[in-house]
Amino acid sequence: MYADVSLPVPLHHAFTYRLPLTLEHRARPGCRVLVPFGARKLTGMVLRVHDVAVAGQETREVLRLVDEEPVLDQTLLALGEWVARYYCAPPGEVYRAMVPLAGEVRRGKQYSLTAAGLDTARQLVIGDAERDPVSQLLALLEARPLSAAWLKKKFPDSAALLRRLEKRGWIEAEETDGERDPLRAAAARLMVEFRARPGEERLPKAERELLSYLELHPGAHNLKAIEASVKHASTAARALARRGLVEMAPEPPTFHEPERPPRTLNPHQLAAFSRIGEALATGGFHAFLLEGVTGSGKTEIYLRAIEECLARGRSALLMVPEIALTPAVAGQFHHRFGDSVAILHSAFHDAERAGQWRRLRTGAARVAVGTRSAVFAPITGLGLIVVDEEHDQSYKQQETPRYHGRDVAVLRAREAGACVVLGSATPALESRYNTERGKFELILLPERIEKRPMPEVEIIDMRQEFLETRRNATFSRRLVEAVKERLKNGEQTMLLMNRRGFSSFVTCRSCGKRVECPNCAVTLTYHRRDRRLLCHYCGHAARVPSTCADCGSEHIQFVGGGSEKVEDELRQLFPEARIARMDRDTVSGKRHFETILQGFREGAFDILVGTQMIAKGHDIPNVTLVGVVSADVGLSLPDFRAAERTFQLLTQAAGRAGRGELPGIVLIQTINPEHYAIRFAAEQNYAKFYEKELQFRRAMRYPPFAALANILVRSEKQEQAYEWSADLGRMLDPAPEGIKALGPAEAPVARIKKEYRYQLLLKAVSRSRLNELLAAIQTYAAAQRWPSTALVIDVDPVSLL
DNA sequence: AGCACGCCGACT
DNA sequence: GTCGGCGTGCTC
Repeated sequence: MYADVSLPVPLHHAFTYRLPLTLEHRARPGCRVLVPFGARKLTGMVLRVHDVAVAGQETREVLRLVDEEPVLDQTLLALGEWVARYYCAPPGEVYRAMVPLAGEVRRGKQYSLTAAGLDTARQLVIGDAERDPVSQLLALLEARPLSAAWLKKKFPDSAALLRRLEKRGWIEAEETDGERDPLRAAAARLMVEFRARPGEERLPKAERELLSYLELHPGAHNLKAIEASVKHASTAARALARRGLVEMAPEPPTFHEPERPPRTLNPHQLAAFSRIGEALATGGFHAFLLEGVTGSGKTEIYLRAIEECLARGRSALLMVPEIALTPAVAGQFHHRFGDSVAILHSAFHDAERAGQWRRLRTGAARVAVGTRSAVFAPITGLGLIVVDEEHDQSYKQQETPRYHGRDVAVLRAREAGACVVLGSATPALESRYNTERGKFELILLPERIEKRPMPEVEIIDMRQEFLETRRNATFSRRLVEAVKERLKNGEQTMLLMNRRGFSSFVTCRSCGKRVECPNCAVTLTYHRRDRRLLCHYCGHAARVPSTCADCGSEHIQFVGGGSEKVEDELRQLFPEARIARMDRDTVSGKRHFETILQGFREGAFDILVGTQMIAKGHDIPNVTLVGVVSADVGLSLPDFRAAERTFQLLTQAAGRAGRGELPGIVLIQTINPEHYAIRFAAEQNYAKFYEKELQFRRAMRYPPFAALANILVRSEKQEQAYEWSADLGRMLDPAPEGIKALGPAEAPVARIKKEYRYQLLLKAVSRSRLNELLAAIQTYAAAQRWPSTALVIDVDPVSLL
C-alpha cells in the first residue's frame, strides 16, 4: 500500500511513500505522517491511500504515523486544496497552517562536542571567547549540547558556522524527535507544587529555600510569581523537578470572568437577531453583514445566535481579530458557554492548544472561539460562523499561505450549508458592496444600546493651531484643556498615536542625511527607553550617533513623534497624572497587554496612550475623552486602502468614548481636516464614507471593482530582482485581455532584510482570468528556475507595503 | 525551503 | 596543494 503525502515545501505536488504493514490500515487521509525527504525528516499530510506504485521511481517508506485519527476530515482537506489554489500557496504549507499542533513532537538537531571538539574547546584562551564566534560556540557547547534552533537565535549565521565545525569533526549533530519537555516552558507559564522532602542529599541553597517555601505554602504556585520571594526559583524548580521533589506542570488557561453584560435586547438588536434566527431555522447557507455602530451591542447578538445554533443541534465558530482575543474576552465566552467552548489561542502553549483542538474534534466542545486560523477548526455539524470586526486586517495572513480568514469563512459556511455573520461598525468596502450585489444580506444597528448618545467628535485643525500659537506642539490647547478636565473629574482619557517610538527619524542638520537601516530602505526610529535607534522591519538596532556619520557635524536632530514621545510630553504636562502606554514596545506578550488594559479598566491609570492596539473593541466605561494626536499617520501611505484604514481606525477609536453612563467626546488633531476619511469618521457616518470611497474605487478599478493580486519579486542582488521583475513586465506587455498590470516598480519599501524588492500589481475584471494568469506566472518562474523565495504572490492583498 | 553536489579563489 | 565559498538541482 502507498500513501500520497503533501509536504510543507514550496512544491505543488504530493509525494508517494510506501506504507509499512503496521500502518496499512491505520494511515488514512487527513492523518499526519513522518517521512524521510532527501536528507531530512518531515511531517506531511496523507491525502490518499492506494496501491499504485510510482513508475520508475524508488519509493521510500513512511517512518511513523503522527495521528491515529485524522486531524482533517474530507471537507477540510478539500477546503485546504481550495485555499492552496486560490491563494497560490503550496498545499503542504496550507495543511501545516491548518493544523496548529506542531509542538507535539519536537524535532530538530542537537549539537554537541566530539572528543576532538572538547580538546579544542579546552585549549581556548579565555580572551578568545570575546571576539571569535567559533570559540564562543565551542565554549557554549562545552557546557551542554544545544539545539540548532537555540543557536540560530544566538548566532545570526549559525548554519554556516555549524557546518564548518561539523566538517572539522569538532561537533556532531543528532536528530531529536522526542516529546517536548514541558519543564522547558517559560517560568510564567509553569506551576510548581511541593511533592517530597529530600533524602540524605544536601541541596544547593536556592533549591533548599524553594522547597521549604513550597512546603510552607501548599498548593500549586506560578513559578514566575515565586521568583519575587525566592531567588533563582526558576532554575531551582527545574532541578528539583528532575529529582521528583516538586511537581511541575504547565499552567492551565485562566479566564477573568467578567460581570454579565445586560442581556435584554433593544428593538434593533431584536430585529437583527430574529432575522439571523430565521435563517438558522431555515437551514442552508446564508450570509449576513451586521453593520452596527460602535457600542450597538453586536456581541450580544453573536452570543444569542450561537445559542440558537446550539439549540438546533449544530455547532458554531466565532472568529475575532488577533488583538481582541484576550483572556477577558475568552472569559466572557467561557462564562456563557461553559465547557462546550474551545478557545483557540496562540498564547496557549502547544499542549493546551492541542487539547482544545481535540475537544472540538471529538465533539466535546461545540463552540470554537479563535483568531484567523480558527477558520480551519475541526468542527462537525457546523451551523454558524461569526466573524467579528470583519474589516480587521489581521484576518489576512501576511505570510504563506496568504489566506483571508473572513473570505475562507464565507466559503466554508457555503460548503457546510451554514449561516455566516460578518459584523463591524466599519465594514470592509468589499463586504458592504457584496450586500448591494445580493451576496450578503445587510442588517443595520443604527443606535447604541440603552440609547446612549454617540460621542461628540471635534476636528482640531493643527495648521490653524500653529498659526495662532506659533508653536509646533504635539497637543493642541483644546486637547490639553480637555485632558485637564478629565483629570479633575476623575474620568479617563485614551490618546491614540498610531506610530511607535520616540521620533520617526534622526537627521543631520548640516548635510540632511538621515540615519537609515543597513538592511532595509527605511529610516531608523529612535526609541528613548532603550536609547537606541531601531528598524521596525528587521529589528536592527544602532546606537544614537553624537555626530553625523557622513559629515561629522554635531547637529543631530530628532524629527517626528511616536507614541513614546506622546507619553513623554504628557508626563511633562501632567506630572500628577497616572499614565500607561500600550504599543508593541511595552506589550511583550498577550498577558502584558491584558494587564495594562485591566489596570486601566480598574482605574489604576488616568490616561492610556497607545497605537492602534488601544482602539480595538475594548469596552472601558469610564473613558469620556478620546484624543487622536495625529490622524494623518497612515493617510499618506502609498496604498489605495489608506483612506479606508484611516476611517476605520478613527471611527473605532472614537467609539471607545462614552461607553458607560457618562457621555464622551473625541478630539481629532489633523493637518488634513477636510479629508473625507477624517470628516466622515468625525461624523461617524459610514454610509457617506462608503459612497465616496466607492466612487474612487470604481474610477480607479480597485476592489471591489477588480480582483487584485500583488506580485513581489525579491533578491539580495538588486540587478537580479530588477531583471526578474522586468521579465514579468515584458510577459505582461501587452497584458492579457481583462487584466491591467501596474509596474514593475520598486516596492514601497524597496529593501527589507537585505533583499531588494520590486512589485507588480495586477487588476483583473474577472477572478478566473486572474487565476489563469497567476498560474502562468508561477509556471514561468519554475521554468526559469527562479528560487522559490524570489516570487511572492499575494492574492487579494490588504496592504501593498 | 533545506540540503548535497560540484566547480573556482585565498590561505597553509 | 586544500579548504571553503556559494551557484544548481533535487527531494517519492
